[in-house]
Amino acid sequence: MVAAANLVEVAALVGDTARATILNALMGGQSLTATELAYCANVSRSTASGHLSKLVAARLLTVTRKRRFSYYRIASPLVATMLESIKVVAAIEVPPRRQPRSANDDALRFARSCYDHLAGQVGVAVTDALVAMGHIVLTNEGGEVTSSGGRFLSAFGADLRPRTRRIFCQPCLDWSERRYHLKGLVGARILDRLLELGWLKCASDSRALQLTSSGKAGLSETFQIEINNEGVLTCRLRNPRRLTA
Amino acid sequence: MVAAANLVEVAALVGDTARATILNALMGGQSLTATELAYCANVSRSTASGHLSKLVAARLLTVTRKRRFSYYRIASPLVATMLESIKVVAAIEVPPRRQPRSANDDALRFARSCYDHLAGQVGVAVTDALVAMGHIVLTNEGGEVTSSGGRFLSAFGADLRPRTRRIFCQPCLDWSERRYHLKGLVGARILDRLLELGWLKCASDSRALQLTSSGKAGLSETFQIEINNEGVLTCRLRNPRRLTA
DNA sequence: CGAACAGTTCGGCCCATGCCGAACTGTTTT
DNA sequence: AAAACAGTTCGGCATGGGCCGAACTGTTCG
Repeated sequence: MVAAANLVEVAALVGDTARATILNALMGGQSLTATELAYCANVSRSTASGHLSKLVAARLLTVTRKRRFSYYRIASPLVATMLESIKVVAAIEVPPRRQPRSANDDALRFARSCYDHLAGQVGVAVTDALVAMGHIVLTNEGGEVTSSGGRFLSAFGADLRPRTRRIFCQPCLDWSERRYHLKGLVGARILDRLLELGWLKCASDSRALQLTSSGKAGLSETFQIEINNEGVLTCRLRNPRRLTA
Repeated sequence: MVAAANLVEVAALVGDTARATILNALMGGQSLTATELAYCANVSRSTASGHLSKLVAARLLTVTRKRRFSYYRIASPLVATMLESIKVVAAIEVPPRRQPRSANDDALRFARSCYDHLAGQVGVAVTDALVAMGHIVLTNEGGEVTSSGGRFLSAFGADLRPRTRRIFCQPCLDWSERRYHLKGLVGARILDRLLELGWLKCASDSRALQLTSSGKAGLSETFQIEINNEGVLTCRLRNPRRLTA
């Protein structure tokens, strides 16, 4: 069966530590060079080069050559969606066994980029806030920006004019929180704006995002989200609808 | 990183021919015994047993023992969703290269069960028809049954009363058609009813579904879908909204 | 009770594939 | 021109893991 064969091929590509680390590193949406990815995956450049050519051949990644560098990136949002859906299953897979946590893990759980939108506790909190304020209607089935939401997000500075025919507003199951955050154009533009405002900053070598002090103030003022000393997020709004899977 | 480790583990489980064949065989939603699955995957019972215990340990499958049989099934709709999302990527992965097609392949492309709902040409056609009749509103973001749709589907015999808190109505990207069909409770109940009416019949050892002669008549009468001699589906309704990814 | 059968565990074989270093091309810098 | 660097290809090594058959437990049936 042709479909099964390709299913195996794609899954096997992801099912290798070095390649998965490479894909994970690119889940931020940026382009990285072969040497950077070799360093991420902790393998030699020759090994990384082999992995990368396989991933490109299978169209999970694309490569663009500029000067003497090869820049690799995720080939399509469908690939990112696939990786996230595997993570969702991977996250339920180990429930009672204690999960060893590292500092980077905690940082990722707090806030991270998920391909091109915001995930983690902050991502879920912002989504909750938008829902609680009536700016977004989110169900298991889909998402919609209300007219007040359109005005609110414009005032916030998120440009929601579609450039490509991409999905506009959709819930995305957050593997660490097991609740929904926003993806699609809306999710991407919100993250763009949060970075533009300097409320969040990219970490150097991780998909984790750091909340700046202006970000703390901004989240509080704009989204009614408070962060206490222990780094726990609370929303001042009543009835933040808690949508879980 | 804990997440990456599990990502690799899950993907590696799927990335083996025998295990993927087993998972694929169970995508129909039924339970199958170890020996049946060994036969499907074309491996010895001992090999299959090993694979099955790994899949159960990783919570991709569950097993229930009855009498002297072990019945295996997909552990969660999340697992089915994951497999479908990998297939979506696998289907784009080999675009221009000619895809060798078998008779079973063609049957799968025509109509098949996708975990618990209807997929393939017939699945997309039924979805198109419901959209064209104004019974369902479907966007990239999500799906909704209109009030006329609720009456129509009740009259059709699909029981839409929720039993569990599962997703109600959602678009699902069809890997063979690269367009949307319906999943969620609505998709599952429509398939249930089509089988109950005898319009579709399960094939013996495949996820393919066979359209019966009463099914042809029924699809024509109820959904305005015609099947010509070459097995091509056409809808008599104008403006069947063609929603593609 | 013994035969047949579902399922599992164990031991051993073997191959696919991930890994590296060396050698190479091509680009940039000094 | 030489050195440094990004990237790739190749050859060879090592090992993880898939495979089977044999032997075992437990269930069903004659």
